[in-house]
Amino acid sequence: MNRQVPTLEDVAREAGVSRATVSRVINGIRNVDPHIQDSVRRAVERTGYAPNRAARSLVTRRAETIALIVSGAGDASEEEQDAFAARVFADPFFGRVVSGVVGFLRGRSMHPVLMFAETEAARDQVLAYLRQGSADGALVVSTHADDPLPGMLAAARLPAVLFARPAHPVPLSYVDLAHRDGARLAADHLLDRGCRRVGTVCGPQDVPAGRERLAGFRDALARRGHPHVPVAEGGFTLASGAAAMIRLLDEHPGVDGVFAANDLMAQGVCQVLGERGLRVPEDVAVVGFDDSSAATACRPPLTTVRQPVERMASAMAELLDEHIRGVRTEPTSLVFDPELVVRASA
Amino acid sequence: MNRQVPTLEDVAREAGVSRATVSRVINGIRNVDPHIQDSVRRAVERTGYAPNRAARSLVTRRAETIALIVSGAGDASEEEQDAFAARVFADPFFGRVVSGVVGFLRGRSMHPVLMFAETEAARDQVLAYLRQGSADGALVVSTHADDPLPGMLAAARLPAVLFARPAHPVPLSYVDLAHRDGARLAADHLLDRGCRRVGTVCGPQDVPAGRERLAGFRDALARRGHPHVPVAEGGFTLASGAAAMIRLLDEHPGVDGVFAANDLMAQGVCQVLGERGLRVPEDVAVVGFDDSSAATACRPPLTTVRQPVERMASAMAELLDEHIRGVRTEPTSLVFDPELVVRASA
DNA sequence: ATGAAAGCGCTAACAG
DNA sequence: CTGTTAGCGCTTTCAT
Repeated sequence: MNRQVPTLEDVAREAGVSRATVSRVINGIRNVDPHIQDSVRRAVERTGYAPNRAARSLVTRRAETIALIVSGAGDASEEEQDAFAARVFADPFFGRVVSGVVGFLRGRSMHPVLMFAETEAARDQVLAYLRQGSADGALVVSTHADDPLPGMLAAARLPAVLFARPAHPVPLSYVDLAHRDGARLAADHLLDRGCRRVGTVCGPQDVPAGRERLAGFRDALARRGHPHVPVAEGGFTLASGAAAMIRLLDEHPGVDGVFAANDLMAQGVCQVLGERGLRVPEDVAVVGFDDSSAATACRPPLTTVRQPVERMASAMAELLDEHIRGVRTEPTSLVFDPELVVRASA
Repeated sequence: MNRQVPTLEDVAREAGVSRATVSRVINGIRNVDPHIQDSVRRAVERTGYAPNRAARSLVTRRAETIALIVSGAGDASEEEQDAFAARVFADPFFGRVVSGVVGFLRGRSMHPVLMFAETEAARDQVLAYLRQGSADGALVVSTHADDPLPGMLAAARLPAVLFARPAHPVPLSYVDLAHRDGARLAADHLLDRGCRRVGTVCGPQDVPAGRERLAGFRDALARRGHPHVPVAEGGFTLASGAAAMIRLLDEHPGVDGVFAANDLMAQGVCQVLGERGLRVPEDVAVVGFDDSSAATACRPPLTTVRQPVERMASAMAELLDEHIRGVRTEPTSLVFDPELVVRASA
């Protein structure tokens, strides 16, 4: 059997024209006789031709591929890297990012290559991958404040767009959410429903999202006469949220409203409350953040601040596409608005 | 500034040898004077050379890339495709697959391209992608019984390995779990802890995993004197598990043990039980399946049948690698053993 | 052991 | 509007 894939040459012969003409038709370049276009298309059909991407890349210098990178900061061992990957994907957040990116790429004949950059070596690999043209650009989701990758990408002048503003300024485009506004939405909702002593299980304070959500929450409360806010810090995971809630409750037994900086932690908060015999929302109202799948999986379903992750990820991919095509050259930031989703928890 | 990436030519000039020699050194081919090897390596260092993957692919006919495909069966609209992607990634299961695959690929200079194949067009794209050599093979996770992709892959004689045995026989390698054994583990545990009236929220009966888990559960119970098993079918999602549990409870109010065919459904089962005022495990014991993140997120934490997804995914990648390299030619199946993980729910 | 040379399949000037 | 031609950067015989 003939595993030989047909080439341009074959199609050209079949259609009785030159390679160049076939190439023009394939790439949709005008200035080709409609008649010939037709016969070429038929020849393509007959031969089952599909352009060889490597050959095309070699001359166009485009890989039609982008790297979707989840990067950390550490220098992890093999096992830690596996654990990192596992943890990352256990968080429903990343699935939404992937989904948004794929949504944009679909039909654009661009494909995402998944990469993890948790170690020095992995970061170098990512750089090499991009520099050798295996991918045209990078979409990066950092999980740590001191992730060196964005800086490396910028220094190498490689097209890259970040999800969320980096902790340290870097001349790269990014998409982000108006975290402060989101936190304010949560604060106002808690106050409006009558909570008098509200606290928060905030996120890690070394990442902007964690900081901003806390700052926004405090601001909003201060503006409405609550200068002091009980706070316990978590790490954006369910377990850390539960642990933080235990501390919060121990120090401030009277809280009647809690804002958790993401849904996973809010779920942990609800579990702790349940174990303490406190009802949600009757005894303590809980507001989450993200509107991830954890929000609906939680009992009771979470009132939460929706972050349009899919749209943000899609916009991120679009920004990158523009940078790659060269239609956008300056670093740009796109900040999305959050939205309150009211369910049963508050 | 010089964005021009150095080529083999540059390195050769720098080292004072021919391109061929540099190529040999880079690709670790013996028969090169150790002395020259050294000077070449230094030249590579100095120039910061990284081989151009497209050029290499063009001649080796290897992309060093594999497609990681999540495929369905339908012919969905754009929005449905987005929803599909979102749903797929909301399931912690896929994250574990990705994690296992990445774990195997790491350090092997192979990279996974993420693809979704929910529509006719998407499937054709996948085929074209592989046939034009953009990827050397495919890892496919089907979500539906009548997914045509495996058959297409086999017919095109493209290297491919499946996660889970396909519903309809296809001459492709796959990795799978001994589902029946897993279900038996669950049944025995429930019986051993004293449950007398056990039922099950089973998975979709058109996919082998759903069927096998139910069959195994029934067999085990029958063998221990329980010929009749209350059953309600779910769709492997939390909501469907909850709905199934409601039906099960309505028809068989006396159940004191439930086996849910995956953790997500088990979580739904626990929620329903909680809402009915039934305690887990005191009134009704619950056993899940998978040992996914849902198992620990659940209250109480789930006793469950562990499926070593990461190891399975890693093995799947290894099988594919062997098929690609040609060291394995016959379709092969690798079946892993499940393991009972006892937590609080049963 | 090393180099010269011939492509891999495609696009993009450049002619015509 | 179409064909000819010259590479893209690399690997791989084939000589030497």
